[in-house]
Amino acid sequence: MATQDADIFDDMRHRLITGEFGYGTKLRAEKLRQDYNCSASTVREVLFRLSTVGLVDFQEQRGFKSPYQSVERQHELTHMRILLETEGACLSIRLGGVEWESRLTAAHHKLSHIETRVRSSGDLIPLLGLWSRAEQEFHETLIDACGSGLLKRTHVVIYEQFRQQLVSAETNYGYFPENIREHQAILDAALQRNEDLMRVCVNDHLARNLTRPLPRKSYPDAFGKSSAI
Amino acid sequence: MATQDADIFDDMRHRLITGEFGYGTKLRAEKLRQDYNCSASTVREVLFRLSTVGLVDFQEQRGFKSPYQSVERQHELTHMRILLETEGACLSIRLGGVEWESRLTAAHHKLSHIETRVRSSGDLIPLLGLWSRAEQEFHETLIDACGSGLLKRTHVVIYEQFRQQLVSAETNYGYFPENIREHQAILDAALQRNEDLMRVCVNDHLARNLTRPLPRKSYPDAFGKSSAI
DNA sequence: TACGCTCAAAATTTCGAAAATCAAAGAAAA
DNA sequence: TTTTCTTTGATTTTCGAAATTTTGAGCGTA
Repeated sequence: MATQDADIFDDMRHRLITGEFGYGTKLRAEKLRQDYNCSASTVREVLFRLSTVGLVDFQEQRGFKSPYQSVERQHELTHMRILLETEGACLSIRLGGVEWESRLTAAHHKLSHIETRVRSSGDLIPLLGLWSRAEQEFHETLIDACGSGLLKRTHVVIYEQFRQQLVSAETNYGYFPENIREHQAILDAALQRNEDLMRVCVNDHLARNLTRPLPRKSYPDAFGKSSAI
Repeated sequence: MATQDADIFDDMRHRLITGEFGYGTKLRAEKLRQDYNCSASTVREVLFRLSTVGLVDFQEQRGFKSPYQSVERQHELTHMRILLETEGACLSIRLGGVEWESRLTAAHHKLSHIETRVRSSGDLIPLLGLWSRAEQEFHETLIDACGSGLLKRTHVVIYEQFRQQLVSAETNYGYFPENIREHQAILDAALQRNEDLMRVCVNDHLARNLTRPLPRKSYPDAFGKSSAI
């Protein structure tokens, strides 16, 4: 049986990612202790762990908070996702076999099905949970054959913070109608094993979350080719 | 005054990075409790935190270990460093001003001084502590003007695990005579603000730690230009 | 010898409270 | 009125021990 610690950790992570606590809300140890009917140290332990994966802010002698939402933060997380996912996807193209293609196709099919339902109903909310899981699954499968467990673990950490930053109505939960076309384009690039195209597709897909463009090269490339970022 | 927790965390991190515990050694809570004359929970808290930054391995109901050394792990860490440092250095070139150039030059000067002493004496060991700090300082300054706190924090986490993997005589502590020339080349690329050259220099410098090459593109680039990785 | 079982020792997880620290409200001084 | 100091209440940090789980040695059986 799993340890209590681990259960509380998972549950708290889920609550944080789905935005149950508002941005910048203080996480009172006493309140959580009651929620889970456990001791103070257990709560503290869990909150510490969550703080090192960026889902909780910790300040010495001042306790724990759910992180603030900020354009700055969204920008940095998006940038990092682009960096990790383009790299991971391109490596998967180089290293992954037909088995990887197959899993990616399956993940895309599931996601595509949900996004089509969202489009026809025009309302994301009732499908938000399903969609979130499918979206994460698709993006994780995309980089799954990259050959680096470290890259994949790092990506999960960044992805979850990214999701946490976007779980409010104002930011549209990170959902856009263009997703359908863009996810399809990413799948196509994977099946064509075209790395340059993949970089462009992933970049376009994620850059939608930016309010200002990423910095471009400070001088023109000798070949006029756009850089990866 | 800093909290006891934080002090122990910093000290343990230092001990782990400098390889005081052997690879794969069990970290006994009771032993550490005595070392620091504190309670078991405090030790546990610290070890949990260290485990989420990869300096300690944690297994449910089985406690904490110093991580194993493996070629696989070194490979993945090197790969990740290349990814983060090329990106960070190129962004610094785009965004950093003369103030950044100046700090990088200063960091290089300090590092260069130490590496010259190592070369003439032929013995790294007495200067290992100094060199390590200077090396880290140089590489962190390199990406310091990248504009993303997230990228910098992620890099520190990766860098420290990388260092931890190399702190034994067999791996030469990650030191090579070629360092002098390579660090100089990186500085030059920065001052020339040449991003393509920077990618090549950083790549060459770090790839030295690899026992097998990184996967190349699966088909020739249209322009015959080598990719970032 | 090999395999499985039981039981005790060792280690980990969880607890609840004491000690230390911070924050807010109110009193005193400028 | 504004500023500084003090007290009190709330929160965080640290502790040491109880409860739980794993480890491994010893024993019996195929």
